[in-house]
Amino acid sequence: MSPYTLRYYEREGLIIPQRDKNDRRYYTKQDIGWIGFLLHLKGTGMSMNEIKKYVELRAQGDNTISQRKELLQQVQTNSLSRINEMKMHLEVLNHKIDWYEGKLDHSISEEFADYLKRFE
Amino acid sequence: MSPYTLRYYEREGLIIPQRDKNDRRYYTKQDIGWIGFLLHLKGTGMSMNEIKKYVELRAQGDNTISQRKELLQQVQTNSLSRINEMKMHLEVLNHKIDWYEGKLDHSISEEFADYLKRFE
DNA sequence: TTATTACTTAGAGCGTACTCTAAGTCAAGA
DNA sequence: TCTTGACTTAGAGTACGCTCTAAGTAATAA
Repeated sequence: MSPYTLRYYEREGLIIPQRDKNDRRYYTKQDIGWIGFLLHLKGTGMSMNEIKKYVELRAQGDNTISQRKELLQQVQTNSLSRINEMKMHLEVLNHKIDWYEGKLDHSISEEFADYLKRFE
Repeated sequence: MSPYTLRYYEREGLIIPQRDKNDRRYYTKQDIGWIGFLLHLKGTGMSMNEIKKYVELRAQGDNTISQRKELLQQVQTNSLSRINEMKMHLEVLNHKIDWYEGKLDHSISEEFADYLKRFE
């Protein structure tokens, strides 16, 4: 993670690092843990806006826990769908690669265009 | 897929639709099949630049087949890595959701911060 | 014949998530 | 004391993938 990204996240209100007596930033273990968690959220495909929403809810305290949970569950559902979509698209890619193998082997192979029709 | 996107792909050289006598576009079954395949490529996470590269190779004929196959294999590898990454990030999300369940149940639960340390 | 409608083009604009620049401050080493 | 270097800020710029606008043309309906 670049310092640029760190500043950007800070500007967006996702992180609030500590400051020393000279007003310079330092990151506590908690700060770093929190940033790590943000990266996990990002990694699931959560957008900046969703993360901001989550951070706002968090700032409002314990009575937003169920909302936060719902938000994360939504993200979880979306993420799983995206994974499944990618897997489906990968299957076509796999088939195309196999088809290239066939072409390279000069063996008989179903026309790829015909195969593709199965996905329409 | 919006007509805007279709024009965009055309400008980028990914598709070359047919034209009628009045110079208006029409898409043959092959065109549509090709667009469908492009969407599968996109769906695996392939970037416009990678797709353009692929299209260029394709335009050069059969002696680029092994290069095209290698390109797709690279995309396949990247896509699988991304899926696995997402799964890992999802595990953390799942745990956080479970932790919220715990909080909501007022039952004892490991501090999430402690759990997160396991990923550092 | 005129008006409407559906297309055409080039090019500008947008949303997202960064990434970088420029100008300034300030503590520490030579 | 000077200078170096590491930080600070606000704001501009970039890459990607679209998305939209404006101005023009041309076939069809009234």
